[in-house]
Amino acid sequence: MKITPVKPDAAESPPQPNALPGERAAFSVDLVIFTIRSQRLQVLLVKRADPPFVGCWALPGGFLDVEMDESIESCALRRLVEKTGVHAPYLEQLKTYGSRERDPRGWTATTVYFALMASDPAAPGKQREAVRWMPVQGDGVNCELAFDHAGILADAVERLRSKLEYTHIAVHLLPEEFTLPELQRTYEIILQQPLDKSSFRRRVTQADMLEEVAGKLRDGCGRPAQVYRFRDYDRRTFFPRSISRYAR
Amino acid sequence: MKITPVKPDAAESPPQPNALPGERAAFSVDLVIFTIRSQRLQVLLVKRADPPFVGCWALPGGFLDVEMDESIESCALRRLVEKTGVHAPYLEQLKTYGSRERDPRGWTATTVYFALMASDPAAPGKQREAVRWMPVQGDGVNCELAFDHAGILADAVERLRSKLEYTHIAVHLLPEEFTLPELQRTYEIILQQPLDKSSFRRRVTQADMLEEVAGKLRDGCGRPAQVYRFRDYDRRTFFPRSISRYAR
DNA sequence: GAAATAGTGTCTATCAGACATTATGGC
DNA sequence: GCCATAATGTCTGATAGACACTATTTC
Repeated sequence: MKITPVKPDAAESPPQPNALPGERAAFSVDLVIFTIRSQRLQVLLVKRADPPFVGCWALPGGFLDVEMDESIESCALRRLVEKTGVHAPYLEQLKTYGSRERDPRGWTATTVYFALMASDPAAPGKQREAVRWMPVQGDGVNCELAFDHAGILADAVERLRSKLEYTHIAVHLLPEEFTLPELQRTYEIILQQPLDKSSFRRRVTQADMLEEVAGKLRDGCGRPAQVYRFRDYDRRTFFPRSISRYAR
Repeated sequence: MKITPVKPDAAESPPQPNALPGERAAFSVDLVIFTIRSQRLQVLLVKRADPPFVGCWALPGGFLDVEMDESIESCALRRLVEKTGVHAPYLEQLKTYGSRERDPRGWTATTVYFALMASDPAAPGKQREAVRWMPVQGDGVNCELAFDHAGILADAVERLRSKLEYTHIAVHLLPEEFTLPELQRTYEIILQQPLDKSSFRRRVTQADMLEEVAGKLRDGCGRPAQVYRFRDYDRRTFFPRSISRYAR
């Protein structure tokens, strides 16, 4: 590890009020990638191969490449594909964390995105890096995380839970086709709480975001369930009447 | 304006996978500061004195100073005090915008915070800079803004409106003591929609976040209104039952 | 038919919106 | 008394939660 303080040529840049600043923080993008595997909410982690925090698990991510990356979001997308090989159906900016202390090498800032994807049996990456899915317990994982990643993960879990209550994002944790009981189980796993079947179905169908698929899917036993597909995979939709302005 | 590409000593830093990156984006913090003035939602803008966008109005902010600023948030607080002289009661990170195109000088990223404050009759700043409150119309202002600030402002207005529906943040737009009709008018101004008095009061009082102040405040005419104070100015509180998990 | 799961019907307490009514000040 | 505004009371339609019931499959 080497600290490379980056300074402009001091002689050529006297304090100009609106010039780009000389000494700059290092800027990275990290990802919190969620999926449902084995009836658990899991998050993708990478084992660090270099200092600092060698051998420690961390959120996948990396420094912005000003040559390659057009924008923060495209950097996040690039990293996502690098790690998972998947264009995850849902990617949302979570928050930016930056301070002098969070990385021993110096001032860094990281913009964190969180992504949702269906569990891919093809496991994460065939890469040189050690990558694994780690089950989420409470609001974190059962191992030490590098940097401030434990806090970041906790924020992401909280955001995921709270967004479940007023959006449809959970569908992005399932394959394109799924049944209502599967969707309900997804909610229950994340919220860690059983839900009433009738209320859940009413809520989902009233939102009018799913469309039936002709075929049926059979589970282990019992009556087969209707298969659904998310109507508009891109549109950001909200449950009705979760908040209603009380108009006059 | 001068472009100062910042590169590490190429001879000394061969591609190290986890070293801090050489060429870095410039990183800044911008603020969307809201208040209510003259029965309007207004936002604080600064007239740019230097290129790019000389003479154009822009959101206040500036580059991170890695010497001075401990963290992004402390940088935001510093800038806020610089511009307003006020420790605004509410400061929240909005989003981070970064791309190669948003600033003609090169790759920049900016983390934007939005702040709420009571209208201060002492006007904004006695500074050399031209600073003014600009009324918000729809989701923007009636003038050109520098960089991508118009889009940022629109995002901030949207966030403010949507947060009104399930939090109490509007109280931070009023002085410490206020009446319920004043609070309701604040909501109506921001949501651009009349609200029912009875429903509004029920909502506010049920949330149990206000406490009465002994005295009364008289308005222009009519019956004087009870004065209230926000119970816990720091606690982040939510309206009850705006979303209820349907527990079993 | 029994077991298991999917899916529907119905009842009820609660609540948001609507609106009427009362209260309290200035003039 | 009249006006203006604050504050409260009441009614009603809608709905979330609860739970009973029906439907459809495997064994």
